[in-house]
Amino acid sequence: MPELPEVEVTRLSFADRISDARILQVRLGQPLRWPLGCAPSDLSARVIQGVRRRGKYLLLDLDRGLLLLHLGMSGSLRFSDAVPLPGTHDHFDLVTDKGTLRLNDPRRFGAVVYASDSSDPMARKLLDHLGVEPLGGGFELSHFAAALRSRRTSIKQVLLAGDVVVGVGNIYACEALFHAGIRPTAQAARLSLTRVRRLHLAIQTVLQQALASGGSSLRNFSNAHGQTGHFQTKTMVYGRAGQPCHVCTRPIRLLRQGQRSSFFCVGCQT
DNA sequence: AAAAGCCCCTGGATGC
DNA sequence: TGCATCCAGGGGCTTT
Repeated sequence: MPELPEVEVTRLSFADRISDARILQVRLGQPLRWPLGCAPSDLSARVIQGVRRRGKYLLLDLDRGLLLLHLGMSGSLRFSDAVPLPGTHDHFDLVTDKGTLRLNDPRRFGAVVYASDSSDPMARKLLDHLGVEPLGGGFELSHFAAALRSRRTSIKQVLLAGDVVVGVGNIYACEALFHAGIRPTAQAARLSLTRVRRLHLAIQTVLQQALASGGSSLRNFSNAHGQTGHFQTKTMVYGRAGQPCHVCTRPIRLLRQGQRSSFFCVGCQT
C-alpha cells in the first residue's frame, strides 16, 4: 500500500506534533513482522526528537535510540489526543504527553522495531542495502544509469527492488514507466541513456505529483489525521486494465512480473 | 553479485 | 446466503 508518497504524507501529517513529546506508555497488539526488540516499558520517558523517512521506513529519533516503522501493505498511522479502545487491527500505540500515535495494520506486514542506534544490527539489516532517495537531491542521473547497466532483469523489477532507488512501489513504478514511454518488461541494462534520462525525470515527477495529491488511497490509506489521498484517480495506467489509454486510446494491458501486476500501454510504451 | 520464487497475513471482490 | 478462489500498494529470506 504505502509507497514513498504515502509514507512521506504520513510523516508530514504528524512529525511536528509529535516532536519533543515524551513517551508515557507503549501498547502492543498482535505480532507484526518483527518483534519490537525491547520491552515496551523500556521506552517510557524517552523523548521523540523528530521523524525522518528513509525509503518507506519512518524513523522516530529518540533521545536515546530510535524506532523504525514500516507500514507494510496495509498499515496506516493515526495521531490524536482522544484514543478509542484499540480495534482488531490496532497493533501498536505510542502514548505520549502530546498525543497517541497508533498503527493500524490488518495484514500485519508492517513493523515497529527499536534500534539502539544506526549501527544496531536490525537497523543495518533493514536500511543498509537501500538505494538512493529519489527526491531530495542525491538522485543523480549518472549513478542511476550506471546502476541500471549491471541489471539484466526488467526495469520494472529493478525499480521495485529498491536497492537502486527507494520508495517506488507498484503504482509509481507503473506510472513512471508510462511517463517515460518504457515498457515494464524492457531490460534495465539495455535502456539507452535517453530513455534512462526520461525515466529518471519521470520517477521524480510522478512521486512529486503523488505527494501533492496526498498520496494514493486504494483501500484504506490515510494520513495521521485520517485524510485520504486522491492520486489513484489520476493514474494513467495503474488499475486501468482494459480501459482506453488517456493519450492514444488503446486499451491498457495487464501482465504479471514477479507475482505483481504491471499495467502499461502498448501504444505509448516501447 | 544478481535473479527468481516463496512466504508472512487479512479482507474484499468475484464466481459458482 | 455460503463457500472457494483470487488478488492486493512490501520486502526479507532462501535457493539457484
